[in-house]
Amino acid sequence: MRLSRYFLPVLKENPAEAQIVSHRLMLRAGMIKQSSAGIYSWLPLGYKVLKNIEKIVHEEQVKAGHIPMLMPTLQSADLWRESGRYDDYGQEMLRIKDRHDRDMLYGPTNEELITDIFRSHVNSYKDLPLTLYHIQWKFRDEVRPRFGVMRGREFLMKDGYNFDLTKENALHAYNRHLVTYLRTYERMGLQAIPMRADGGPIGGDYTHEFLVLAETGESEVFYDSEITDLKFGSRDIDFDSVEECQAVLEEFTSRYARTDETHDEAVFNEVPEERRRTARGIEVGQIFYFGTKYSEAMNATVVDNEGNKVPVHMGSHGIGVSRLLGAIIEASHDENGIIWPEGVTPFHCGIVNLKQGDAEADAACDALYKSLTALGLEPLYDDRNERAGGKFATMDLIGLPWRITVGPRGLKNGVVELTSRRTGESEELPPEQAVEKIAQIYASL
RNA sequence: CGGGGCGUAGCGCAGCCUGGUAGCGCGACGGUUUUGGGUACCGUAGGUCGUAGGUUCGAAUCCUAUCGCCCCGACCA
Repeated sequence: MRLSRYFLPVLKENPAEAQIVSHRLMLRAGMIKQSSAGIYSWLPLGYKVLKNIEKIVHEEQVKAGHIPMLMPTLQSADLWRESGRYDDYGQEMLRIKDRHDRDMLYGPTNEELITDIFRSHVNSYKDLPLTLYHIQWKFRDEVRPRFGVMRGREFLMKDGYNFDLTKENALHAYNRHLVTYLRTYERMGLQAIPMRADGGPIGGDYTHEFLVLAETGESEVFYDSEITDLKFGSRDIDFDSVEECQAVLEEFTSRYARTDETHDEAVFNEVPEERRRTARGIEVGQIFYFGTKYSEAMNATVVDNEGNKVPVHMGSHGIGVSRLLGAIIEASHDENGIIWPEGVTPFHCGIVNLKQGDAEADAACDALYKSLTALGLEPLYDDRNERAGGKFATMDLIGLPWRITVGPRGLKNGVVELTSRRTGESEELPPEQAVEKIAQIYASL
Protein backbone atom coordinates (compact mmCIF):
# COMPACT_ATOMS: atom_id res chain seq x y z
CA MET A 1 0.00 0.00 0.00
CA ARG A 2 1.17 3.47 -0.85
CA LEU A 3 0.59 5.80 2.03
CA SER A 4 -0.41 8.61 -0.31
CA ARG A 5 -3.39 6.51 -1.38
CA TYR A 6 -4.25 5.03 2.00
CA PHE A 7 -6.56 6.38 4.68
CA LEU A 8 -4.45 6.92 7.75
CA PRO A 9 -5.65 9.92 9.73
CA VAL A 10 -2.86 10.23 12.31
CA LEU A 11 -3.03 12.81 15.06
CA LYS A 12 -0.06 14.79 16.23
CA GLU A 13 -1.62 15.69 19.54
CA ASN A 14 -3.23 13.53 22.16
CA PRO A 15 -7.01 13.55 22.11
CA ALA A 16 -8.38 14.76 25.43
CA GLU A 17 -10.73 11.83 25.97
CA ALA A 18 -8.02 9.20 26.02
CA GLN A 19 -6.32 8.55 29.32
CA ILE A 20 -4.47 5.30 28.88
CA VAL A 21 -1.67 4.69 26.46
CA SER A 22 -3.30 2.09 24.21
CA HIS A 23 -6.37 4.24 23.72
CA ARG A 24 -4.26 7.31 22.97
CA LEU A 25 -2.09 5.46 20.50
CA MET A 26 -5.00 3.83 18.74
CA LEU A 27 -6.60 7.23 18.23
CA ARG A 28 -3.35 8.90 17.25
CA ALA A 29 -2.42 6.13 14.82
CA GLY A 30 -5.76 6.50 13.08
CA MET A 31 -6.94 3.01 14.02
CA ILE A 32 -10.28 3.82 15.59
CA LYS A 33 -12.73 6.63 15.95
CA GLN A 34 -15.17 6.81 18.78
CA SER A 35 -18.74 6.80 17.63
CA SER A 36 -20.35 7.05 21.06
CA ALA A 37 -19.42 5.97 24.57
CA GLY A 38 -17.79 2.57 24.31
CA ILE A 39 -18.58 2.17 20.61
CA TYR A 40 -15.94 2.60 17.92
CA SER A 41 -15.51 2.64 14.20
CA TRP A 42 -12.52 0.64 13.08
CA LEU A 43 -10.54 2.69 10.61
CA PRO A 44 -8.45 0.85 8.01
CA LEU A 45 -5.32 0.38 10.08
CA GLY A 46 -7.21 -0.80 13.16
CA TYR A 47 -9.41 -3.03 11.05
CA LYS A 48 -6.36 -4.72 9.57
CA VAL A 49 -4.95 -5.59 12.97
CA LEU A 50 -8.36 -6.73 14.19
CA LYS A 51 -8.60 -9.07 11.20
CA ASN A 52 -5.09 -10.39 11.80
CA ILE A 53 -5.94 -11.22 15.39
CA GLU A 54 -9.18 -12.84 14.31
CA LYS A 55 -7.29 -14.96 11.79
CA ILE A 56 -4.88 -16.29 14.40
CA VAL A 57 -7.77 -17.15 16.69
CA HIS A 58 -9.51 -19.03 13.90
CA GLU A 59 -6.40 -20.93 12.87
CA GLU A 60 -5.66 -22.15 16.36
CA GLN A 61 -9.24 -23.22 17.00
CA VAL A 62 -9.47 -25.13 13.76
CA LYS A 63 -6.19 -26.89 14.54
CA ALA A 64 -7.76 -28.28 17.68
CA GLY A 65 -10.77 -29.56 15.78
CA HIS A 66 -13.16 -26.84 16.89
CA ILE A 67 -15.73 -25.84 14.31
CA PRO A 68 -16.36 -22.25 13.21
CA MET A 69 -19.85 -20.89 12.58
CA LEU A 70 -21.70 -17.60 13.05
CA MET A 71 -24.65 -16.73 15.22
CA PRO A 72 -26.59 -13.46 15.03
CA THR A 73 -26.08 -10.40 17.18
CA LEU A 74 -29.80 -9.88 17.75
CA GLN A 75 -31.53 -12.61 19.69
CA SER A 76 -35.04 -13.35 20.80
CA ALA A 77 -35.76 -12.92 24.49
CA ASP A 78 -37.61 -16.22 24.59
CA LEU A 79 -34.49 -18.38 24.82
CA TRP A 80 -33.17 -16.21 27.61
CA ARG A 81 -36.41 -16.55 29.53
CA GLU A 82 -36.03 -20.29 29.20
CA SER A 83 -32.54 -20.30 30.70
CA GLY A 84 -33.65 -17.87 33.39
CA ARG A 85 -31.06 -15.29 32.44
CA TYR A 86 -33.43 -12.75 30.90
CA ASP A 87 -34.17 -11.39 34.33
CA ASP A 88 -30.80 -12.23 35.88
CA TYR A 89 -28.68 -10.35 33.40
CA GLY A 90 -29.81 -6.91 34.40
CA GLN A 91 -29.19 -3.62 32.71
CA GLU A 92 -26.01 -4.72 31.03
CA MET A 93 -28.19 -6.43 28.48
CA LEU A 94 -29.40 -4.12 25.75
CA ARG A 95 -33.08 -4.86 25.27
CA ILE A 96 -34.89 -3.93 22.09
CA LYS A 97 -38.43 -4.28 20.83
CA ASP A 98 -39.10 -5.02 17.20
CA ARG A 99 -42.05 -3.62 15.22
CA HIS A 100 -44.33 -6.36 16.47
CA ASP A 101 -43.47 -5.42 20.03
CA ARG A 102 -41.50 -8.64 20.50
CA ASP A 103 -38.72 -8.57 23.06
CA MET A 104 -35.31 -8.82 21.45
CA LEU A 105 -31.82 -8.28 22.75
CA TYR A 106 -28.35 -7.58 21.42
CA GLY A 107 -26.44 -10.65 22.55
CA PRO A 108 -23.96 -10.20 25.37
CA THR A 109 -23.02 -13.88 24.94
CA ASN A 110 -24.40 -16.94 23.21
CA GLU A 111 -24.93 -19.90 25.55
CA GLU A 112 -28.68 -19.86 24.95
CA LEU A 113 -28.49 -19.69 21.17
CA ILE A 114 -25.87 -22.39 20.84
CA THR A 115 -27.71 -24.66 23.23
CA ASP A 116 -30.86 -24.20 21.18
CA ILE A 117 -29.00 -25.09 17.99
CA PHE A 118 -27.49 -28.10 19.66
CA ARG A 119 -30.72 -29.52 20.99
CA SER A 120 -32.44 -29.06 17.64
CA HIS A 121 -29.94 -31.16 15.78
CA VAL A 122 -27.98 -33.40 18.11
CA ASN A 123 -29.64 -36.36 19.73
CA SER A 124 -27.09 -39.11 20.14
CA TYR A 125 -23.93 -39.60 22.13
CA LYS A 126 -22.41 -40.68 18.82
CA ASP A 127 -22.42 -37.05 17.69
CA LEU A 128 -20.20 -36.07 20.60
CA PRO A 129 -17.76 -34.62 21.36
CA LEU A 130 -18.61 -31.37 19.61
CA THR A 131 -17.08 -27.92 19.96
CA LEU A 132 -18.58 -25.03 18.04
CA TYR A 133 -17.41 -21.47 18.14
CA HIS A 134 -17.84 -18.14 16.46
CA ILE A 135 -16.31 -14.69 16.41
CA GLN A 136 -19.06 -12.15 16.63
CA TRP A 137 -19.83 -8.69 17.95
CA LYS A 138 -21.30 -8.56 21.42
CA PHE A 139 -22.92 -5.74 23.27
CA ARG A 140 -22.89 -5.16 26.99
CA ASP A 141 -24.31 -1.91 28.16
CA GLU A 142 -21.55 -1.19 30.65
CA VAL A 143 -22.35 1.44 33.23
CA ARG A 144 -19.06 3.05 32.55
CA PRO A 145 -17.22 2.14 29.38
CA ARG A 146 -13.58 3.22 29.43
CA PHE A 147 -10.05 2.54 28.25
CA GLY A 148 -11.00 2.62 24.57
CA VAL A 149 -11.53 -0.81 23.06
CA MET A 150 -10.42 -2.52 26.26
CA ARG A 151 -13.74 -1.94 27.93
CA GLY A 152 -16.12 -0.93 25.22
CA ARG A 153 -19.82 -1.64 25.12
CA GLU A 154 -19.64 -3.16 21.66
CA PHE A 155 -16.79 -5.60 21.30
CA LEU A 156 -15.66 -8.48 19.14
CA MET A 157 -15.33 -11.77 20.91
CA LYS A 158 -14.57 -15.34 20.09
CA ASP A 159 -16.85 -17.58 22.08
CA GLY A 160 -16.82 -21.33 21.87
CA TYR A 161 -18.94 -24.03 23.40
CA ASN A 162 -18.14 -27.68 23.93
CA PHE A 163 -20.69 -30.47 24.29
CA ASP A 164 -19.60 -33.72 25.84
CA LEU A 165 -21.18 -36.86 27.18
CA THR A 166 -19.26 -36.96 30.43
CA LYS A 167 -17.52 -34.65 32.79
CA GLU A 168 -14.20 -36.27 31.93
CA ASN A 169 -14.67 -35.57 28.26
CA ALA A 170 -15.74 -32.01 28.96
CA LEU A 171 -12.64 -31.48 31.06
CA HIS A 172 -10.55 -32.70 28.18
CA ALA A 173 -12.24 -30.05 26.06
CA TYR A 174 -11.37 -27.57 28.78
CA ASN A 175 -7.72 -28.58 28.63
CA ARG A 176 -7.74 -28.48 24.85
CA HIS A 177 -8.93 -24.91 24.98
CA LEU A 178 -6.23 -24.01 27.45
CA VAL A 179 -3.65 -25.32 25.00
CA THR A 180 -5.14 -23.46 22.03
CA TYR A 181 -5.30 -20.25 24.02
CA LEU A 182 -1.68 -20.46 25.07
CA ARG A 183 -0.68 -20.87 21.44
CA THR A 184 -3.01 -18.14 20.26
CA TYR A 185 -1.64 -15.51 22.62
CA GLU A 186 1.96 -16.43 21.99
CA ARG A 187 1.47 -16.04 18.27
CA MET A 188 0.33 -12.49 18.96
CA GLY A 189 3.50 -11.77 20.86
CA LEU A 190 1.74 -11.84 24.20
CA GLN A 191 2.36 -13.69 27.37
CA ALA A 192 -1.07 -14.44 28.82
CA ILE A 193 -0.99 -16.27 32.12
CA PRO A 194 -3.81 -18.64 33.01
CA MET A 195 -5.01 -17.75 36.48
CA ARG A 196 -7.55 -19.40 38.67
CA ALA A 197 -10.68 -17.30 38.37
CA ASP A 198 -14.09 -16.79 39.80
CA GLY A 199 -17.02 -18.43 38.06
CA GLY A 200 -19.20 -15.34 38.16
CA PRO A 201 -22.78 -15.53 36.90
CA ILE A 202 -21.90 -18.33 34.47
CA GLY A 203 -20.85 -20.47 37.37
CA GLY A 204 -18.66 -23.49 37.37
CA ASP A 205 -15.82 -24.75 39.48
CA TYR A 206 -13.37 -25.03 36.64
CA THR A 207 -12.39 -21.72 35.20
CA HIS A 208 -9.22 -19.91 34.31
CA GLU A 209 -8.75 -16.38 33.14
CA PHE A 210 -5.87 -15.44 30.85
CA LEU A 211 -4.14 -12.31 32.02
CA VAL A 212 -1.62 -10.12 30.25
CA LEU A 213 0.54 -8.30 32.73
CA ALA A 214 0.31 -4.53 32.29
CA GLU A 215 0.33 -1.56 34.61
CA THR A 216 -3.03 -0.40 33.34
CA GLY A 217 -4.71 -3.76 33.92
CA GLU A 218 -8.04 -3.73 35.70
CA SER A 219 -7.35 -6.76 37.87
CA GLU A 220 -4.83 -7.13 40.61
CA VAL A 221 -2.94 -10.39 40.20
CA PHE A 222 -0.71 -12.49 42.44
CA TYR A 223 1.66 -15.08 41.05
CA ASP A 224 4.76 -17.17 41.44
CA SER A 225 7.45 -15.57 39.28
CA GLU A 226 8.39 -18.99 37.87
CA ILE A 227 5.24 -18.87 35.80
CA THR A 228 6.51 -16.10 33.57
CA ASP A 229 9.41 -18.33 32.50
CA LEU A 230 7.02 -20.81 30.90
CA LYS A 231 6.78 -20.77 27.12
CA PHE A 232 4.52 -22.88 25.03
CA GLY A 233 6.72 -22.45 21.99
CA SER A 234 6.36 -24.49 18.84
CA ARG A 235 5.72 -27.85 20.47
CA ASP A 236 3.40 -30.22 18.68
CA ILE A 237 0.33 -31.33 20.56
CA ASP A 238 -2.03 -34.15 19.77
CA PHE A 239 -5.34 -32.59 20.70
CA ASP A 240 -6.98 -36.00 20.93
CA SER A 241 -4.53 -37.07 23.60
CA VAL A 242 -6.01 -36.59 27.05
CA GLU A 243 -2.60 -37.07 28.63
CA GLU A 244 -0.81 -34.49 26.51
CA CYS A 245 -3.43 -31.81 27.08
CA GLN A 246 -3.64 -32.61 30.78
CA ALA A 247 0.14 -32.31 31.03
CA VAL A 248 0.03 -28.82 29.54
CA LEU A 249 -2.70 -27.82 31.97
CA GLU A 250 -0.62 -29.04 34.86
CA GLU A 251 2.53 -27.37 33.60
CA PHE A 252 0.85 -24.00 33.21
CA THR A 253 -1.53 -23.98 36.16
CA SER A 254 0.26 -25.74 38.98
CA ARG A 255 2.08 -22.63 40.23
CA TYR A 256 0.30 -19.97 42.17
CA ALA A 257 -1.42 -17.47 39.88
CA ARG A 258 -4.67 -15.84 40.89
CA THR A 259 -6.61 -12.65 40.45
CA ASP A 260 -7.85 -10.65 43.41
CA GLU A 261 -11.18 -12.49 43.16
CA THR A 262 -9.70 -15.81 44.18
CA HIS A 263 -6.50 -14.69 45.87
CA ASP A 264 -5.72 -16.57 49.07
CA GLU A 265 -3.01 -14.94 51.14
CA ALA A 266 -2.27 -18.10 53.11
CA VAL A 267 -1.67 -20.19 50.01
CA PHE A 268 0.27 -17.36 48.38
CA ASN A 269 2.59 -17.24 51.35
CA GLU A 270 3.65 -20.80 50.69
CA VAL A 271 5.42 -19.52 47.58
CA PRO A 272 9.02 -18.63 48.44
CA GLU A 273 9.09 -14.93 49.19
CA GLU A 274 11.54 -13.98 46.45
CA ARG A 275 9.20 -15.49 43.86
CA ARG A 276 6.00 -13.79 45.03
CA ARG A 277 4.81 -11.13 42.63
CA THR A 278 1.92 -8.70 42.77
CA ALA A 279 1.01 -6.92 39.57
CA ARG A 280 -1.87 -5.81 37.43
CA GLY A 281 -3.29 -7.66 34.49
CA ILE A 282 -5.64 -7.33 31.54
CA GLU A 283 -8.07 -10.18 31.09
CA VAL A 284 -7.95 -11.34 27.49
CA GLY A 285 -9.75 -14.65 27.75
CA GLN A 286 -11.51 -17.09 30.00
CA ILE A 287 -12.38 -20.76 29.88
CA PHE A 288 -15.16 -22.48 31.81
CA TYR A 289 -16.50 -25.88 32.48
CA PHE A 290 -20.00 -25.49 33.86
CA GLY A 291 -21.40 -28.99 33.65
CA THR A 292 -25.07 -29.38 32.89
CA LYS A 293 -26.27 -25.97 34.04
CA TYR A 294 -27.60 -24.87 30.63
CA SER A 295 -28.29 -28.25 29.18
CA GLU A 296 -30.63 -29.06 32.07
CA ALA A 297 -32.34 -25.68 32.02
CA MET A 298 -32.81 -25.86 28.28
CA ASN A 299 -33.26 -29.55 27.84
CA ALA A 300 -30.18 -30.21 25.74
CA THR A 301 -29.84 -33.94 26.01
CA VAL A 302 -28.49 -36.89 24.10
CA VAL A 303 -29.30 -40.56 24.28
CA ASP A 304 -26.37 -42.51 25.68
CA ASN A 305 -25.33 -46.03 24.73
CA GLU A 306 -27.78 -47.53 27.21
CA GLY A 307 -30.73 -45.62 25.80
CA ASN A 308 -30.90 -43.07 28.62
CA LYS A 309 -31.59 -39.42 27.92
CA VAL A 310 -28.82 -37.46 29.63
CA PRO A 311 -28.00 -33.74 29.72
CA VAL A 312 -24.72 -32.90 28.03
CA HIS A 313 -21.72 -31.49 29.83
CA MET A 314 -20.80 -28.09 28.54
CA GLY A 315 -18.13 -25.49 28.77
CA SER A 316 -17.66 -22.09 27.22
CA HIS A 317 -14.50 -20.33 26.25
CA GLY A 318 -13.94 -16.74 25.26
CA ILE A 319 -11.25 -14.56 23.80
CA GLY A 320 -11.72 -10.80 23.74
CA VAL A 321 -10.64 -10.17 20.18
CA SER A 322 -11.12 -6.41 20.05
CA ARG A 323 -9.78 -6.02 23.58
CA LEU A 324 -6.59 -7.77 22.47
CA LEU A 325 -5.59 -4.78 20.36
CA GLY A 326 -5.51 -2.65 23.47
CA ALA A 327 -3.77 -5.35 25.47
CA ILE A 328 -1.06 -5.83 22.85
CA ILE A 329 -0.39 -2.11 22.70
CA GLU A 330 -0.31 -1.82 26.48
CA ALA A 331 2.28 -4.56 26.50
CA SER A 332 4.22 -3.33 23.49
CA HIS A 333 4.85 0.36 22.95
CA ASP A 334 7.34 3.10 23.71
CA GLU A 335 7.24 6.89 23.91
CA ASN A 336 7.13 7.17 20.12
CA GLY A 337 4.22 4.85 19.52
CA ILE A 338 3.09 1.31 19.02
CA ILE A 339 5.46 -1.63 18.47
CA TRP A 340 3.51 -4.39 16.73
CA PRO A 341 4.60 -7.97 17.18
CA GLU A 342 5.22 -9.53 13.76
CA GLY A 343 2.27 -11.87 14.22
CA VAL A 344 -0.36 -9.13 14.13
CA THR A 345 1.27 -6.16 12.42
CA PRO A 346 -0.97 -4.40 9.90
CA PHE A 347 1.87 -4.18 7.37
CA HIS A 348 4.97 -6.33 7.33
CA CYS A 349 7.33 -3.43 6.89
CA GLY A 350 7.46 0.23 6.08
CA ILE A 351 9.39 1.80 3.24
CA VAL A 352 10.49 5.35 3.86
CA ASN A 353 11.61 7.34 0.86
CA LEU A 354 13.76 10.13 2.23
CA LYS A 355 13.71 12.13 -0.96
CA GLN A 356 10.46 11.78 -2.78
CA GLY A 357 10.84 12.91 -6.35
CA ASP A 358 14.48 11.89 -6.61
CA ALA A 359 14.48 9.56 -9.58
CA GLU A 360 16.92 7.10 -8.08
CA ALA A 361 15.24 6.97 -4.67
CA ASP A 362 11.78 6.62 -6.19
CA ALA A 363 12.96 3.80 -8.42
CA ALA A 364 14.66 1.99 -5.54
CA CYS A 365 11.49 2.23 -3.44
CA ASP A 366 9.34 0.97 -6.27
CA ALA A 367 11.68 -1.96 -6.76
CA LEU A 368 11.62 -2.82 -3.06
CA TYR A 369 7.87 -2.60 -3.04
CA LYS A 370 7.63 -4.99 -5.95
CA SER A 371 10.02 -7.57 -4.53
CA LEU A 372 8.35 -7.57 -1.13
CA THR A 373 4.91 -7.90 -2.69
CA ALA A 374 6.11 -10.70 -4.95
CA LEU A 375 7.13 -12.62 -1.82
CA GLY A 376 3.64 -12.31 -0.41
CA LEU A 377 4.56 -9.55 2.00
CA GLU A 378 2.60 -6.36 2.42
CA PRO A 379 4.71 -3.22 2.74
CA LEU A 380 3.49 0.27 3.53
CA TYR A 381 5.38 2.68 1.32
CA ASP A 382 5.46 6.25 2.59
CA ASP A 383 5.59 8.03 -0.73
CA ARG A 384 4.24 11.31 0.55
CA ASN A 385 6.11 14.46 -0.18
CA GLU A 386 7.00 14.93 3.48
CA ARG A 387 10.21 15.54 5.28
CA ALA A 388 12.12 12.60 6.64
CA GLY A 389 11.29 13.52 10.24
CA GLY A 390 7.59 13.42 9.59
CA LYS A 391 7.80 10.08 7.84
CA PHE A 392 9.83 8.53 10.63
CA ALA A 393 7.46 9.87 13.24
CA THR A 394 4.48 8.36 11.43
CA MET A 395 6.20 4.99 11.03
CA ASP A 396 7.17 4.93 14.69
CA LEU A 397 3.65 5.88 15.73
CA ILE A 398 1.89 3.18 13.75
CA GLY A 399 4.48 0.68 14.92
CA LEU A 400 5.46 -1.46 11.93
CA PRO A 401 8.14 -3.81 13.25
CA TRP A 402 10.54 -3.27 10.34
CA ARG A 403 11.40 -0.22 8.31
CA ILE A 404 13.47 0.12 5.18
CA THR A 405 14.87 3.60 4.75
CA VAL A 406 15.85 4.62 1.25
CA GLY A 407 17.79 7.77 0.43
CA PRO A 408 20.18 9.09 -2.20
CA ARG A 409 23.07 9.01 0.22
CA GLY A 410 22.81 5.29 0.88
CA LEU A 411 21.95 4.45 -2.70
CA LYS A 412 25.28 5.96 -3.79
CA ASN A 413 26.87 3.08 -1.86
CA GLY A 414 24.27 0.60 -3.02
CA VAL A 415 22.63 0.22 0.38
CA VAL A 416 19.39 0.89 2.18
CA GLU A 417 18.82 0.87 5.92
CA LEU A 418 16.85 -1.84 7.71
CA THR A 419 15.63 -0.78 11.15
CA SER A 420 13.95 -2.74 13.89
CA ARG A 421 11.16 -0.77 15.53
CA ARG A 422 11.60 -2.70 18.75
CA THR A 423 15.32 -2.27 19.29
CA GLY A 424 15.90 0.77 17.11
CA GLU A 425 18.93 -0.97 15.67
CA SER A 426 19.73 -0.36 12.02
CA GLU A 427 21.92 -2.06 9.53
CA GLU A 428 22.92 -1.03 6.04
CA LEU A 429 22.30 -3.65 3.38
CA PRO A 430 21.89 -3.92 -0.35
CA PRO A 431 18.14 -3.72 -1.07
CA GLU A 432 17.78 -7.36 -2.09
CA GLN A 433 19.34 -8.51 1.19
CA ALA A 434 16.99 -6.34 3.18
CA VAL A 435 14.05 -7.93 1.38
CA GLU A 436 15.42 -11.38 1.99
CA LYS A 437 15.93 -10.71 5.66
CA ILE A 438 12.38 -9.50 6.13
CA ALA A 439 11.07 -12.49 4.22
CA GLN A 440 13.02 -14.80 6.51
CA ILE A 441 11.72 -13.12 9.64
CA TYR A 442 8.12 -13.63 8.59
CA ALA A 443 8.71 -17.10 7.25
CA SER A 444 9.98 -18.18 10.67
CA LEU A 445 6.82 -17.16 12.53
C1' C B 1 -25.76 4.39 40.23
C1' G B 2 -22.86 8.08 43.86
C1' G B 3 -19.01 11.96 43.40
C1' G B 4 -16.18 15.35 40.22
C1' G B 5 -15.04 17.72 35.53
C1' C B 6 -15.65 19.25 30.46
C1' G B 7 -18.55 20.68 25.71
C1' U B 8 -15.68 27.39 21.83
C1' A B 9 -12.49 25.81 13.98
C1' G B 10 -10.35 18.93 12.12
C1' C B 11 -7.10 18.35 17.00
C1' G B 12 -5.20 20.75 21.62
C1' C B 13 -6.73 25.01 24.25
C1' A B 14 -7.63 30.55 25.94
C1' G B 15 -11.75 33.89 26.52
C1' C B 16 -16.63 33.19 30.91
C1' C B 17 -15.42 35.33 37.27
C1' U B 18 -16.52 41.40 35.94
C1' G B 19 -22.14 40.66 29.39
C1' G B 20 -20.27 44.95 24.43
C1' U B 21 -16.95 43.13 16.81
C1' A B 22 -14.73 35.13 18.86
C1' G B 23 -8.87 34.33 19.70
C1' C B 24 -4.06 31.28 19.99
C1' G B 25 -1.05 26.85 18.72
C1' C B 26 -1.05 22.60 15.67
C1' G B 27 -3.39 20.70 11.33
C1' A B 28 -5.68 21.70 6.23
C1' C B 29 -5.24 24.54 1.57
C1' G B 30 -2.02 27.93 -1.96
C1' G B 31 2.97 29.62 -2.56
C1' U B 32 8.33 30.27 -1.55
C1' U B 33 12.00 27.57 0.95
C1' U B 34 13.90 23.16 2.80
C1' U B 35 14.97 17.98 2.52
C1' G B 36 18.91 11.70 6.62
C1' G B 37 14.29 12.50 12.94
C1' G B 38 7.76 16.53 13.04
C1' U B 39 12.17 23.06 8.56
C1' A B 40 11.18 28.33 8.11
C1' C B 41 8.48 32.34 6.05
C1' C B 42 4.14 34.61 3.41
C1' G B 43 -0.90 34.06 2.42
C1' U B 44 -6.03 31.61 2.48
C1' A B 45 -10.16 29.00 4.22
C1' G B 46 -12.66 27.22 8.46
C1' G B 47 -16.68 28.35 14.39
C1' U B 48 -24.90 30.81 14.54
C1' C B 49 -19.29 29.03 21.22
C1' G B 50 -23.48 21.12 22.42
C1' U B 51 -29.02 22.09 22.27
C1' A B 52 -33.48 24.63 23.96
C1' G B 53 -35.57 28.36 26.74
C1' G B 54 -35.03 32.72 29.98
C1' U B 55 -32.84 37.62 31.84
C1' U B 56 -30.91 41.96 29.04
C1' C B 57 -30.68 47.36 24.51
C1' G B 58 -26.99 43.45 23.90
C1' A B 59 -25.26 36.55 26.00
C1' A B 60 -19.64 32.13 24.43
C1' U B 61 -20.00 34.90 29.17
C1' C B 62 -25.55 35.33 33.83
C1' C B 63 -30.03 31.85 35.02
C1' U B 64 -32.98 27.23 34.01
C1' A B 65 -33.57 22.75 31.58
C1' U B 66 -31.67 19.12 28.50
C1' C B 67 -28.17 16.13 25.60
C1' G B 68 -23.26 14.34 25.06
C1' C B 69 -18.31 13.10 26.65
C1' C B 70 -14.35 12.21 30.31
C1' C B 71 -12.35 10.97 35.29
C1' C B 72 -12.77 8.55 40.48
C1' G B 73 -15.72 4.99 43.02
C1' A B 74 -19.38 1.05 43.05
C1' C B 75 -20.50 -2.66 39.28
C1' C B 76 -18.45 -6.35 35.68
C1' A B 77 -17.33 -13.82 31.49
